[in-house]
Amino acid sequence: MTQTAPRPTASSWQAIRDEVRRRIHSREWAPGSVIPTEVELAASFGCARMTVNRALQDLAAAGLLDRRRKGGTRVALHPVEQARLEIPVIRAEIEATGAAYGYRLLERRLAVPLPEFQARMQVPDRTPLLNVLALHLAGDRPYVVEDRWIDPDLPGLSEAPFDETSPNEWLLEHIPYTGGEISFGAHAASVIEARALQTSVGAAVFGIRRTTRDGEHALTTVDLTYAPGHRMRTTL
Amino acid sequence: MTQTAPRPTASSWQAIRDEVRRRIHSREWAPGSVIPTEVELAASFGCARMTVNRALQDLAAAGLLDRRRKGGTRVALHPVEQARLEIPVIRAEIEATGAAYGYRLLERRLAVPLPEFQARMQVPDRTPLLNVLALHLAGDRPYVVEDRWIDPDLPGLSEAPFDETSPNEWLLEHIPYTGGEISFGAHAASVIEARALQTSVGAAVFGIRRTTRDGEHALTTVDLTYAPGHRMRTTL
DNA sequence: GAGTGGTCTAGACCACATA
DNA sequence: ATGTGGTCTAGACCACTCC
Repeated sequence: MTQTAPRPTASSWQAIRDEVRRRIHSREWAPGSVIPTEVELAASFGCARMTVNRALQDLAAAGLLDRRRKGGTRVALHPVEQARLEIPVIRAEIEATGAAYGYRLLERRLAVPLPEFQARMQVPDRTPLLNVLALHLAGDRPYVVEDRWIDPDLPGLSEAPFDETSPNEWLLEHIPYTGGEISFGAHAASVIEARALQTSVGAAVFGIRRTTRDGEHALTTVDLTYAPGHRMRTTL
Repeated sequence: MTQTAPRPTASSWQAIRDEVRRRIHSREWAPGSVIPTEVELAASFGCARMTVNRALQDLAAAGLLDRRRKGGTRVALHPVEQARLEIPVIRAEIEATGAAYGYRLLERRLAVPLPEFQARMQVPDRTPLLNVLALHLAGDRPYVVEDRWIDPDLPGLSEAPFDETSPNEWLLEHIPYTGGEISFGAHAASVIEARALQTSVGAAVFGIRRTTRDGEHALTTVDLTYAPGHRMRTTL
């Protein structure tokens, strides 16, 4: 091993990354084992160390490698599997299926949220929040119900009636945020959800629960409940 | 703008990346607009172009920027939201909750799969595959049912009785793969699932459906059905 | 203390897409 | 034709960590 110049193809950090990934997947470099140093790899690939470095950093960011100064680079023990989920704006998600996008505002009111939403929004007891209930349609079929609670002090909110544009879209376009949490699960459709989605109460439905923050401040939290049969897909 | 040396902090490509991300999130650079060129940014940050390049490539990989030669760098129109889901080995997932991991093999047989699984495994009609049905437990509570179909020709499979180690774990440890598909959804618990998970038939359950490949060849496909109430979480 | 990765640099050439 | 990003380089210094 470590000959002076096999140079598998033209060098480029991506080609090196792919070659290293191949050696990992093929078990040529076993999980947990130390792989050659950057200098050695650079010599064997016939390129500069920086080029190898770029490739290995990419794989480390992807969780395939574990790197330590002095300790060298190891193949990750549990090649942590990661799936990158893209979360599109609902309008785009529906239009991508080829169907026409439809939107219907069901309710918009200032109200005191249930304890569960209170906790998610980190507000004290009896603080009123803006609640918006809306339905997104694919063609004429219900696609997803959006049940959202919003900090009523967000700038520009009063000019957003949400009767034409969904909170989903308006918020993404107007309110900067820095992060948040998201979770996926299944639950039995409630009376409200069942009516909006034209299904039966208790039907198994897929739900996304999400809270968006700007720094520490919670901006909005939402429950998205999809019509029965919906699946969220991605590749490994 | 573009002064010669504000130098917000010490330079490092990560600091520059964070600063650029801040300007995007704060709408200082609006979605769709062109941001300064690498050369300009390098001058304004007082560093080499490569350093800026590294930062911008990172943001482009994350979907926040759209870069084109000659066209310059733009803030992505729909700052495509991405969530990175980590998909742990089931054993690790359960142990991370603090519970003891339990495993029970329910069935192991060679059989001809239903059309749905046939399609997922891309095999001709009436091809028998290895089917393994197993239950993973958290403490003494059912956690997830694994219903898996495996290419019976995989090397080493005959020495894997799956009575102590789950297919989930054995496959990850022994069979290299290059990719696959994964999807998430909700369905009503079947009779078999309900019995294994100690819940009622028709209960809303969360399911992961996954197919793993080596190149074009399908290695295995699995339905993971979680006990009611399970949620999969991540951060934005 | 020494070996490894982490990062920066200044310059260079190339590839591509736009004008 | 030209401007922009994409990449490589050779060398350098630093920072961490293992021995």
